[in-house]
Amino acid sequence: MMRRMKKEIEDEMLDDDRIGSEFNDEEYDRSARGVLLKKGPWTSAEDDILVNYVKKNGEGNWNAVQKQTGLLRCGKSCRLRWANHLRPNLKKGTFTAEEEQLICELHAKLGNKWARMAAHLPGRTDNEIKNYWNTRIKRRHRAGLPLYPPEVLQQTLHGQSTDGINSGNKVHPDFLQKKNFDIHDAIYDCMKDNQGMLPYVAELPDISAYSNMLNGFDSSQYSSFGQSTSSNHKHFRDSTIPFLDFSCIDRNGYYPFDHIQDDTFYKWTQSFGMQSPLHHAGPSSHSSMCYSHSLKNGNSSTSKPFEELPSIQYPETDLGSWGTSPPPPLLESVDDFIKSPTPISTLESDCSSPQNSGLLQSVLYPRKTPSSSKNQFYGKSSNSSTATPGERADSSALNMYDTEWEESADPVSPFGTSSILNECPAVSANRSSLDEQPPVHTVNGNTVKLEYVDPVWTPDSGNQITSLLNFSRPDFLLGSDWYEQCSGNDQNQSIFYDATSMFLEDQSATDYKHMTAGTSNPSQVREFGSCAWNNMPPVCQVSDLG
DNA sequence: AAAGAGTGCAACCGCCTGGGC
DNA sequence: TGCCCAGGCGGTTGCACTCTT
Repeated sequence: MMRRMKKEIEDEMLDDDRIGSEFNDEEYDRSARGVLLKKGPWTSAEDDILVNYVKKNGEGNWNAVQKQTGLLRCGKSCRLRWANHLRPNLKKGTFTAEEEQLICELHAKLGNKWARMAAHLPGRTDNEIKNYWNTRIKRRHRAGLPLYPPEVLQQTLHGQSTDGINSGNKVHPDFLQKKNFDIHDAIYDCMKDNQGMLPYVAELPDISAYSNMLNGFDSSQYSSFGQSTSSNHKHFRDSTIPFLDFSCIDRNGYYPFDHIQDDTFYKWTQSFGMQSPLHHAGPSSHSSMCYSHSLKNGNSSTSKPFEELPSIQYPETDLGSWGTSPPPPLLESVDDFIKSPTPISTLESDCSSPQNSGLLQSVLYPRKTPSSSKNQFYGKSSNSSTATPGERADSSALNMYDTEWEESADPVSPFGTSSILNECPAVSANRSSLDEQPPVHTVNGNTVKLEYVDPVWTPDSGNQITSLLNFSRPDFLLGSDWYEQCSGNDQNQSIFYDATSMFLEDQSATDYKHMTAGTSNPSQVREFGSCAWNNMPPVCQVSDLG
């Protein structure tokens, strides 16, 4: 390549006068032993030194390279250079169609396990695959295409593979773009951890629900979550995730977002560089959102009480204080999720993918909203629990999002039109998406309530384990008491799946039917839901069922 | 032709793990 | 048991190159 040619020419020029010349501080680092080590691009002379060393001594003991050859490179750098560029049998050039297909499959199964993927691609390095994948993400995103081709989806979800790679019919959450929503990582890790203990976990089928939820929501680099480095990856895991109090949803499925309280959501959004619009509400806009998730029977005893912070605590002037964070598409999408109380029957999805994403899809994918909704928030307030179908009054707080985010749609706003997700076609193909429908309606006279639970979880809280569910899981209901109650008869089961399908798309619900088909014992399913997933900090809780 | 944006890739960085002591 | 070190891995960055306006 031209760049390489140019580089090599420069290398030769540099090599001659490098030794003995002054060390540029920017190009050299002093090692722990006080040795100056070079950084930056490798020269051909350095390559030669390294190749000769490996020929003579074999791979490994990379730190010895510097000692034995005088090569001013750290061991890590040597290993990387060798592995990625110098070792024999390296295949260079663009990936073939077969390789691309294989990478898709591997990624669907393994996630961002580049080294493991590279093991299946002779001559390719993990770095190469990683770069390819990131590039692919960009391209697919730009093109508005789903990250995974349909055939890969099919193959992966059904445990098929063109290369014989079969991960036991399991799909790594990375398949669901885990880095975009790191909780899946924790979920999967949790499940993995429990596979030995819980035989039915080992039989866990495809997490297609997740895939459907997140399909098309790609690139860690192009979402607010995805911006996360490994550090904020952890941060997310450690974060308390506020969820919506669906007990506030009326029987028509409308969410009165006039119940927002405490600063949890604020903090949460802040943790992603977001500005919680909830705290921009003026004094008149009572907010008392419950970050809880429970099946409510009128007794929300398990709900953690919140202290409402004065709205003035987060003045509207903060609206512009997005800092330097990139646009937070999630929140933007949450906006759509939240602000869309329109009855689903009236909505036509503008999503094109056959893989509807359900809850998270709707959360993660924004849907264009008429600007007419602007400023609705300040004109509307609470008491939306009495909202009737067709009303948007129940979206008072939602419209607050609407308003503020639309107001933010200026060049400096993270929610401006430059948001990359604005360009991304939503992928919801059916109407179960939560941006079109509040996620829970009443079931057996109960409504589902998201309930905040203390993120500090200890084994001592075992009594609560069975009620601790991760709402982010599409199948969280399986772990609830409610499932046990619902599973008693076909009608209840149907209701159960109906409710579940509100969080999932149809296929996902079907998957979960299949999953639970072999686990007919409600207590087992319940245990599955409650134990296998609760090694992670609980995010929500399901309270008693009426 | 020039400037800015976009793209792709090599290399670096930080974290984790396992082995040796 | 704890510390140190080497190696491995995944995420991120920097920069040369290409494309677009």
